Amino acid sequence: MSMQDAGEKKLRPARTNATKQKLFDASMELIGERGAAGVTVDEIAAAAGVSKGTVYYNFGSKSDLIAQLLRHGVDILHARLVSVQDSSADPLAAMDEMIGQAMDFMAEYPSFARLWVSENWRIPSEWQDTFAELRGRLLAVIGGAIEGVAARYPVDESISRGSLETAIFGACFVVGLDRQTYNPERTREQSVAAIMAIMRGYVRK
Amino acid sequence: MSMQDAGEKKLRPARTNATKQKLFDASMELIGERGAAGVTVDEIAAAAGVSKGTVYYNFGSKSDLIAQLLRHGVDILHARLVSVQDSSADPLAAMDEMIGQAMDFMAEYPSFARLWVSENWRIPSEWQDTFAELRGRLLAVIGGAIEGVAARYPVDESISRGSLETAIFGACFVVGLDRQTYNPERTREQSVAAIMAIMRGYVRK
DNA sequence: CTAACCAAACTGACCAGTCAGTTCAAATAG
DNA sequence: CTATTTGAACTGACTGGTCAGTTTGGTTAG
Repeated sequence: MSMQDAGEKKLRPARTNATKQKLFDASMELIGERGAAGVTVDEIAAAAGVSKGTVYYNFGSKSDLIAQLLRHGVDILHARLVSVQDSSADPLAAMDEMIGQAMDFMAEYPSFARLWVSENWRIPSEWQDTFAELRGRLLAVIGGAIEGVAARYPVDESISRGSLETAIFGACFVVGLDRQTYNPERTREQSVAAIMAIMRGYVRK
Repeated sequence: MSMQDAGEKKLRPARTNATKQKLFDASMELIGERGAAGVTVDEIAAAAGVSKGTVYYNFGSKSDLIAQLLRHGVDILHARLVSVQDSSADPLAAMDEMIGQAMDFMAEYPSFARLWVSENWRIPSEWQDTFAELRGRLLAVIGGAIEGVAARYPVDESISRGSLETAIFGACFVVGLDRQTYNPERTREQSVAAIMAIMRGYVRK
């Protein structure tokens, strides 16, 4: 459940980075379970084994902590998705692999997935801009994979690329979360196969 | 944005029913936008043009109000979904129509959809049992539609029925919400077509 | 030596839930 | 037809508690 580092920042703050990491882990867990508004800064500090003041020393505010949390999680997911992009010859197999990576991510960081779906579609969210940007980054990768399929296979052009991206992207989160929450007996492969049905329906028969 | 009545109760409480309706409408709107924890009972009362005490007269608690809100919304969606079930001869067309109904619902009650995805996968939620029950009711309808397709067409049996239900169900919410929030230019048909790709991928080529 | 951290007290705002009192429409009495 | 009663529906001030964020004075690790 711990989020590894995704990019060192400075030379000096070795201590700070460790503290930030502990705070990321703790708040991801708590916020994923009870929602951003349902968790107090005191709880987060306690769970991270750190004092409340330290939270405000490392992050300007609760809101800022959450924004950085979102960035951090997306960095990890994004890195995993782009890692497949060119590793496979067959674009359909690449898509399969990519969805598999997404499922693994949801299994490893279910709390992040919960946080994402909980806050993503709120209308005047404090993190609206953050979401828009991060969402775009992720959708671009999926879009690239779809592009790859469309370049090598005959596809149903009547289906809008954007809606397709959204459907796959959303299905990954929902299927992954559902597996975690309601159907732990479902395998990774079953889940990937169900989502891949979208792609097979996109490719012309 | 108003949720119509779903069943009269008594003769006398004509006033109460109207009040409940106003409270449903107001809280759906507010909670959908800012989340269950982010909205105060005072705000809900004010938005409904009613005093705070009235909220507690009609509902036992904030939590109870939200539980009833969830039931109310699902009743409406469920009614729309079952209405298609037998209206069409071709099960694939029925599926198409059903997804269309879901998209219409998401467009009419985006706040309900937001509330649903915000709270659905929380781990120890106060509404866990409510969610489990309501989720089951909706999935059963979708499962029936898939059943219908599987009965008339050759399908890919390697895809688990449960995962497929989840993928379609989830895609409806996510695609519907995304259209509302980020891509209002997308048409109902585009959205339905993208989700229907799942079914076309399920049917054997 | 200094950036990072701790512990704990404090502020000011906010909020769920309560309750004593008010309104009013319909039922009943005169 | 008018007067009175009844009680469901509603009101809003109030209470006890919570929480984000601040401050301060001291501690520790690199």
